[in-house]
Amino acid sequence: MSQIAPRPRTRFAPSPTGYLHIGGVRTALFNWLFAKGRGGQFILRIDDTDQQRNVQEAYEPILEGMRWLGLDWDEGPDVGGPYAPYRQSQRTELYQQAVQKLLEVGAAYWDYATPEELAQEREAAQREKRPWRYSRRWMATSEEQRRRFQAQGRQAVVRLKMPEDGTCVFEDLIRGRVEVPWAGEQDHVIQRADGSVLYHLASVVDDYQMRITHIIRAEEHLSNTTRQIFIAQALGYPLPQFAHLPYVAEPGSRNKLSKRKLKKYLNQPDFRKIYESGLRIMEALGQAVDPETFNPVVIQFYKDTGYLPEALLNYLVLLGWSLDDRTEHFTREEMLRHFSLQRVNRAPASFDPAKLQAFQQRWMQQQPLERKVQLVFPFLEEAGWIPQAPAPGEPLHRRIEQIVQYAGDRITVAGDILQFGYLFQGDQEFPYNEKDFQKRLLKPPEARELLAAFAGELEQLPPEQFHAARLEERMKQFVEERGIKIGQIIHAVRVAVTGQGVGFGLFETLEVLGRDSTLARIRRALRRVEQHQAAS
RNA sequence: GGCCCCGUCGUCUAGCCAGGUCUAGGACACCGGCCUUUCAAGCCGGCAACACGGGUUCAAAUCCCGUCGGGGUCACCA
Repeated sequence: MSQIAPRPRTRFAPSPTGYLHIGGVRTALFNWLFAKGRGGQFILRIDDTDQQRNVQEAYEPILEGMRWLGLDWDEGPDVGGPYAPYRQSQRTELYQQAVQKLLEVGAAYWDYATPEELAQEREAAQREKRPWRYSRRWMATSEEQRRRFQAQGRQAVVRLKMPEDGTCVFEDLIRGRVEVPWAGEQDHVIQRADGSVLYHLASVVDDYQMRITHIIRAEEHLSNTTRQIFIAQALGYPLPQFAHLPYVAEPGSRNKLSKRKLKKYLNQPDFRKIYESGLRIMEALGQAVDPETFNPVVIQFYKDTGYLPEALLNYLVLLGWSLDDRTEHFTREEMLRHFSLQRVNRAPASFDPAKLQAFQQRWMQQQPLERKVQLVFPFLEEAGWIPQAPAPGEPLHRRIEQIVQYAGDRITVAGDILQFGYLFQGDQEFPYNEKDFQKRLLKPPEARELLAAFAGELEQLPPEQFHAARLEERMKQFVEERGIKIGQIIHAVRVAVTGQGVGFGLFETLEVLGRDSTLARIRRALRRVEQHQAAS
């Protein structure tokens, strides 16, 4: 306790083989929280040692996603830093030196086995039901032997020469003491035949050279730790602290969440729900969905449909961590203040789309009106319903503010603004939902006449009195005079002016539309009713 | 299959290390009711868990042993 803890340096090291997914973000978040909450540094590194699998298009979206979430990094490929470069593909020389050293100290060896020979060994072991470990049959023990193998046309990889007995013991900050027998470890390849280096080697070298103090990563790396410790020790590096997070599981199961199982997850009702509401937003935007990114497992889905990064982070921080038995709401600052590795769970946590949705809803409710308005603008622009984001004070700004206010909780994600398209489309253009039209305007025999009569009342109302309170008063009066139920007229008016049966308060809707639009729309609806009646 | 990890309501979790205050708390979801011009929201109420077995102890969700179950990982991927 009296010892001053050094400021931690953590890293998030995605490989650009695909887009950022929920589990990856949770790992990034925990790394960020741990470092930044303790006055340390958070480093972004791109682990792109496998040229074959890298997807060039994935690199920029990863950075974008991190920025959107506000997980800012102190050092990284774009901003540089004292240990640059921060892309493994640009650090090969460093790795080659390390490989050389490992060969020199006898911790690694040149291996000339062909893939076929390896496969044979493996199959033989499997047939005899014994655990397989490479026989080192094509291990070169001298320069002379190397030349001989090369003369046979063989190509060499570099393998780790793992210990054959003893136990690797390390202290995991989350799991406690972990013990793994060395004999169970393979002689992993650290350098390919083409001279490029593999993840384990690169990762250990970089973590050391970048002075990473804490390696916080998902549990699937737990079994990688032993071989990485072996490499680090052979290279004479001090060991960092390890913390292995439980992985994020599928909704309603214990399997690891995977972005490739979208189709399967769509069978899960809550998952399907958020997917489909996202789909409606994309439809309204007239955008084709890219199956690579339009996936609730992938972070971009949330960015594209208008979630709040705060909500996502709040949900994610509780996936495997908790402060106590009741605190659920965390701002960025609160997370930073309270996060600790000691309170990270050991068991995997299932991704629950319904709970994410609940956090989003609560966060959205708390946003000041102006923030919501700002969030909604890009969607309206994208849909082509407004030319550009209006400045405060402009009539259009005022109008959208009004809509957002009246829509209230119906806007859970910013993209939900698009359900109110009828408020932005022309009086003669907005579409009618045929089912609602049928139910509210064609079927009730009195509907046409009542609607026409109410339109007459509205015409009497001077434009400056066309506000919700006054409109409601007028309708109440109208209903009373005629001895009808309010439901007989209100639904008819709603469908007439919006084209659909659902929406926010009717009087507020009329107010937003204004007198001229309201009347024009009612007239259009009346004509439509007459056409239908004439036809039948 | 080998090695490793994990096991509290459907889900996220509190409680476990330092056994009694736990007839196991909170949240989401679900169900019911209220409110209501639609859809939401809101309010009130309800259902629901210590994987199993044995041991230690006056006392076990908590400690020990075993069983079962689930998962991760076993690449010239990261």
